[in-house]
Amino acid sequence: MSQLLDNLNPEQLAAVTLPPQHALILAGAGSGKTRVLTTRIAWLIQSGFCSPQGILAVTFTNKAAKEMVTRLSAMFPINTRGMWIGTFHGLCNRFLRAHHRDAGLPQLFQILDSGDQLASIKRLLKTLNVDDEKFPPRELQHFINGKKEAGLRPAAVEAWDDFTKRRVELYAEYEAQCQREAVVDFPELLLRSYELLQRNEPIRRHYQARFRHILVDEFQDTNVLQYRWLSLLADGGHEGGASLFCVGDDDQSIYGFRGAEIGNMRDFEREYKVSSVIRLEQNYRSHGNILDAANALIANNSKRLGKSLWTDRGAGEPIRVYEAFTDTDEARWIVEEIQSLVREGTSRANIALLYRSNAQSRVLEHQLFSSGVAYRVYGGLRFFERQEVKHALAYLRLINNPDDDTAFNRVVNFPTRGIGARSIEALVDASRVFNTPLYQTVPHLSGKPGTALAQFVMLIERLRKETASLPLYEVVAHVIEVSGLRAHYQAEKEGQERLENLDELINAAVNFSTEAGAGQLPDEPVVEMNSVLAEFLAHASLEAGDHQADPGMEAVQLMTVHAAKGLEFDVVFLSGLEEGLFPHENSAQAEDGLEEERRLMYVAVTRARHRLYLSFTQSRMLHGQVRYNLRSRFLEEIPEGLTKWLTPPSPRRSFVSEPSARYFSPNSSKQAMPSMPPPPLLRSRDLGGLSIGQNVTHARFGDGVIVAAEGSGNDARVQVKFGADAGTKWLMLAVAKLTPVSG
DNA sequence: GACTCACTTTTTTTT
DNA sequence: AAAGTGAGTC
Repeated sequence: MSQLLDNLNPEQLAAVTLPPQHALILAGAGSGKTRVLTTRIAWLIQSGFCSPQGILAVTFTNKAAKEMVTRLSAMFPINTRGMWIGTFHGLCNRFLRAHHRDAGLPQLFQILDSGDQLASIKRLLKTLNVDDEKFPPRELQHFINGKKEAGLRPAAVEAWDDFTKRRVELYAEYEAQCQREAVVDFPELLLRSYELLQRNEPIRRHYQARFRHILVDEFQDTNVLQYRWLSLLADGGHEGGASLFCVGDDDQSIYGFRGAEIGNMRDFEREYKVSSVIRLEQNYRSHGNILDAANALIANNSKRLGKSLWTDRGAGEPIRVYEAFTDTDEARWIVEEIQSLVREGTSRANIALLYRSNAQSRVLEHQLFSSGVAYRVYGGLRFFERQEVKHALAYLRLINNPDDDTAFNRVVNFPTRGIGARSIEALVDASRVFNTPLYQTVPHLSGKPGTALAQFVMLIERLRKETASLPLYEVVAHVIEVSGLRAHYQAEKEGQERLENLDELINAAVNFSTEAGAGQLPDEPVVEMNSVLAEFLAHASLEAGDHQADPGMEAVQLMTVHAAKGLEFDVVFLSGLEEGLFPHENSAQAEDGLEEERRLMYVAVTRARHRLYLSFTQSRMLHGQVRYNLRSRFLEEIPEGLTKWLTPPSPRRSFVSEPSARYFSPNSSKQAMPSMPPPPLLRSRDLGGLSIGQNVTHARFGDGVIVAAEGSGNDARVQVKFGADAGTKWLMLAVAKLTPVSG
């Protein structure tokens, strides 16, 4: 026991050894948050406050959950099996499987990931003949998920205008479709669990009595529904209910876009009369300069609970800043820098390359690849989201649950087997008439048994029979063969990598089989044979990417800033510090958008232990166009004394044309997200005396600035950004009369 | 019905 | 840049 608490600082010790009660721990970046959580669990059990069965620990990522289990098992010999440790979605899945009947679901219900959900919504709009221009599927998806995350079923949504009314109807139709097809989307996992707990008293009582201590990681990222779910389990803080131990950092809340509600922290404090708020402010990760930069940055946010990190490690190295001409130059410089770091003995695995959006990884990867530097990309196109893997999974899903129309549509004609749009249309019509899922509708169709559709059904039936008694990995392998997927990709020129991914899927099934069953709890129904497949499919949906994570590998780590949360590295490169990119221009529309971007920047900066590089470029290829961005305002927010410019510090160029984005600000002091005229020093094209960045005037559109050019000679076109009225236009040089203006 | 090619649209972050 | 859409051809 004493060993357990060794080396904790006074605040950590206080948090770990709080007597059973509600507590809020404000844990800054690198302050030993995970350590406090795991030690707290160990301490509770060893002190006899609670048995392992009484522990419920929730995290947001599978990575964090695994980490917690690993650390716990290392800490003491007791088995972690009895505890519920997992992500919100993972735990809700487990809960719904155990009580599927009460939840109104078949036992083998399937989980839709975001992509599946979008496909499902598109299909719904099509069958209902809804104009998808008026109701864009993505927007509808966002609407539905937003309502679910607020705990609202269609009937509970207030709709005053026709547009919203119609969207609510579509929400209801979508629900009906999901129920018909026995599928559940991400927010539905939570909402169902919540509703079941709420309306079913025996079940609620059971879990309320069971869980004595509920521990929540990254509490600042919980949404309204998750908070209410926790409240139900903890019996709302009533006498006899579980103790809620919430660990979070309001400065690291970066998931507002998916409904995270920082307000939960304040609500929790108030509703649970939390008397013990403990701040962990000592940082064990980074050197002083890095922390000072982080503190200075985040101080620009207005809505904070207040907290300031400190370290006793000394200032360390200055933060290095680099300005490049182009994104390619930036990438080249980063790779050169990495190579010299590696020569000096830094392990590649301790170097991270962070960026705001996945699209930025391409240039970096290209440069790393051609320089022969081993690297690993996290996120982006995740393994289980690759099309070949999704196809294979769709076959498996049909075996598991033929009513899954999303899966049906995905592979009914893949590989192609002569079932075209017309056949599908007829089938969809019939399915509406008979009110049956597509698969069950096939026999109803004017029935020559030899039709392609009937053959497809026979294929699935055959697969189900043949695989009924096989172990999971053989099921997967068999399906990949018999469905024709392997043959199809073998015939494809670029199919090699896809074939490897299919093999990788079989591999994943092998590993899954050996691990399966390990999480069984004594008080849960025995899992039947066929549900191993269901479990595997749920795993594929819930754990889209972690599968390929190989952190031990001696490779440079590439990932988005979001994906880097919770991780730390000796050396961090943060690239693309440009207005429009970071802060991202799309964030301007969201209320609090800029503050969330700044928190994201804060997360990025605090990932670094010893050395931090910040870089930006004058021009960048984005969405197939060269863009010229002003360097990020976040760079300006770092005090000068902490940085060292590797390129001559340049003045932050002022912008000429209209600001491209404005941030919402309650104080009406609106800030502009400007774009800048391109620097004249870039290699120029022959544009008949004009150059990128030049100010010009046009007889009709007025004054503007050339922002891009393509073609040459008679085909030469330039893109000119005019004032607010005219906007940005492509003009043929041979046609348009552009006069250079000095300025 | 399958396939190709040109055209248009999108264009953040993720369980 | 990449993905999705639509028209035209075999």
